[in-house]
Amino acid sequence: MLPYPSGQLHMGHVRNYAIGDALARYMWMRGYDVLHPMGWDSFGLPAENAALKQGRQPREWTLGNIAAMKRQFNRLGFAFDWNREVTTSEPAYYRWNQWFFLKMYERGLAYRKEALLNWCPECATVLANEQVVNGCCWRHETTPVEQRAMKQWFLKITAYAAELLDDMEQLREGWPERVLAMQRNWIGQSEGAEVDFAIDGSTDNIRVFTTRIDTIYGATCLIIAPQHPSVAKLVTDESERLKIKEMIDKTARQDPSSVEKLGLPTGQSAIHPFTNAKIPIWIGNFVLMGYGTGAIMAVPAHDERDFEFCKAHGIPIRPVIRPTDGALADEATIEAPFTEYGIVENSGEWSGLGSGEARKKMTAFAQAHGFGNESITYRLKDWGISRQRYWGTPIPMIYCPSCGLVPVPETDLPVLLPLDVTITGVGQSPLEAVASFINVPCPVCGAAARRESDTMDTFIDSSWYFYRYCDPHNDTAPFNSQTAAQWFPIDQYIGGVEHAILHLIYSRFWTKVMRDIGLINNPEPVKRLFTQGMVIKDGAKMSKSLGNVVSPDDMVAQFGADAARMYSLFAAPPDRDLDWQQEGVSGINRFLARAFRYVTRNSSPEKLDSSEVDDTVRSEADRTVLRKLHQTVAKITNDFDSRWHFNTSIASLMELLNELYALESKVSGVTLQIVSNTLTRLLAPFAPYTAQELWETLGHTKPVFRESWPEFDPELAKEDLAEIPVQVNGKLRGHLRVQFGTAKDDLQRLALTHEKVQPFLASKQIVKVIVVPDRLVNIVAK
RNA sequence: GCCCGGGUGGCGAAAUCGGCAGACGCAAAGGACUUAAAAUCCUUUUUCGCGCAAGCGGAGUGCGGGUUCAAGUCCCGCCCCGGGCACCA
Repeated sequence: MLPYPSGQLHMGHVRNYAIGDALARYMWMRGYDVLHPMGWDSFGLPAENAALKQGRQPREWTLGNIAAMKRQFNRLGFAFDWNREVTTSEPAYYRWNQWFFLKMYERGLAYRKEALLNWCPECATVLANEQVVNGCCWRHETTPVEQRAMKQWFLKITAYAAELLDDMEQLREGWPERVLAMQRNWIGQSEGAEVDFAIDGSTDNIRVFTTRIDTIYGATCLIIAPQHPSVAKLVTDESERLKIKEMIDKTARQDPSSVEKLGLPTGQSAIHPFTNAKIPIWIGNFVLMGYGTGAIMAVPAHDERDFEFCKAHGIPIRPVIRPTDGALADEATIEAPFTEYGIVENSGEWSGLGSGEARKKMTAFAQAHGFGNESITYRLKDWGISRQRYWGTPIPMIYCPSCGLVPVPETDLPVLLPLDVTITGVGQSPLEAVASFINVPCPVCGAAARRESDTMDTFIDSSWYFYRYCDPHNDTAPFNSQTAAQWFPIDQYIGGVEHAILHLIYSRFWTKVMRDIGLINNPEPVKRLFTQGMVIKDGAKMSKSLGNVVSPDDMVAQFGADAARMYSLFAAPPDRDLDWQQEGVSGINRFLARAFRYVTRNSSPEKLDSSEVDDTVRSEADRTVLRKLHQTVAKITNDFDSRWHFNTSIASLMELLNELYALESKVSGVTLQIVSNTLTRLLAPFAPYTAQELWETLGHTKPVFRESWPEFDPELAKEDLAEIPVQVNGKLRGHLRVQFGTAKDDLQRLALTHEKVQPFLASKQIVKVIVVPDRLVNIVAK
């Protein structure tokens, strides 16, 4: 299960776990061995500072919070195994997080560098790219992130970019297309070439990345990002440098969705590698240092942004691609760039080639002459995992003045958080101030050294908790490989779509790293993924600021856990957003009460023992009730096995109960007993408390979810007669009630003579009669 | 701009493979029980026209076309809503 209860449990969690719990209980009743973990995070990062400000010790607070969460989940009746459940704040979990970190450090997958990072002033910590939503922190949706240059620890997720992309092929069957699309988008592979442009009068090059090397003869200038390392050499004048700094500041201050295109000429030129022509080098704020090489060749005739930039700065426009069925644009009159593939023109020996072929040949040419090569660029960036906060796994590194960066020896793990912190409330990790934590001897030379004070992003905890769940008490390894091999990959994962490019990409990465370390064999963690819709109220996502939050505790107090969770399954199919309607819950509540009364009043010994009726000779009412019962079993079993539309499963239970009420007085004791037993078991995945109580009322002692799921009998479920609609020209005119399997000819004859059909056939010519046995008759008449 | 979803009664929704549109629930109205209310039980409820009535007929799944005996469902072209990405070279 995906979402991480962070401090407060909300209806989204209830819905998520209601789906998973129904499924787990169903699978148990079908006799499967099911591990049913709940995803734990680190309990309330947003509330952490608040708790500390109240003077509570963080660990004490966290343990209290965990206990409170467990009570909430127990009240809701989710069948989690608390014995196995992994708490990511346990020393053992810290230890293995740190162990993984050191393994990655050994392999060069963990490294430290200075970079411009996203800083959330509210959290007082940096964020990974994935954790920035619309320019704001993912936890504080209205707090814009700031940019800060800091030295940070990164995990080299980009080393797995190609594999993360390619292996999505294996997930096509089991994962929702939109999640795959989002990941594909996020990884952002683009295939092209890198090409060197020599700086005129220098031995240095500027390397550009392009996906359209076929347009290179149309390159009329080079544009580099204001942060590009060559800027220092190209621009020496102080006042010009100041302008560039201004440009960076101005760009950073603007709304990222509509940044004004700014440009500055460097006064220097580059040599076009294909034509040897001199083209000017510009600095442009729309060129991103973080993507490709941070420099581009501008081809205004064939790129929107280049066109806009060159028009604004009076740079020539040189068309070199014409549409396959059209003419080359004219330099003087061109009004818009032609950005599609076409035929290459005005490009020396490559003129006349198609774009695709030109790309291949020109790349090969560049490679052969040593000024370029094929290149694949990704949008995905390395995962910045340093956090300047108390809560989280300490990064196990030590800074020694003489030895430099020294990993904490494995035998010294885990590095635990100190308990005696004071909260500064300002932008530095609270751990910085704890001398007993920070000051350590160097493990190599013994000199006085400093411990890293950053802690790990808590998404690390969630990247592998499900593996630990298989073997939670292992103290020699993160988990036993054989045990994990029995359970992995996960058959079914359930969670919110909001984790599509966060948790779900991190845990795929982590799995691949663990495979390379030799812990596991599976390249992917999850075979099938189900993303449930959001819980919405009054047309908006539930949130405190809108005041439209429904508290699960209030729901439990008012209607009980069963009604609350069952409503979250009934109001909409689980993959769609759910519009929470408070009055709707009372409908479920009524249903549960009706079911409860029906079973209890019919479970008295006298009722159940009055079974003089022979099981084989049943009344009409008995047969009707049993038919509905078996149809319901078939329906719900099918919903569980194929599509999880629990809203229709629950609707069919309601239909069944309506029928039972209608025929209650006419049904024999034996049938009542069968019906009560079956109904109670059908209820068990959705309403476990009610079902358990009824199950005991019916005289059973085993927990109901350890009983077997009811079998359905197709013979009993079958209707006696088929009701076949008769249409004339596609319009419904009447029904036939006939035996199943009635022959086509007979159906046609009956339909044509049907009294309600006749009037519509009078004075008409019968053209054709469509007969689908057991389904429908359609008479075509003119 | 690109990529995913979605659009069906007063509301949440159902129709699983092209075959009776609106199951189930909410809300509403009426009735039974009750001194009364709540709770419970029963009935009605897509819409328009005709009818005292049982009923009869027409229209109807965002819009416009198309395929088909038959379209909420398939195809083509649009509109609207939600989500994701977005100077990504």
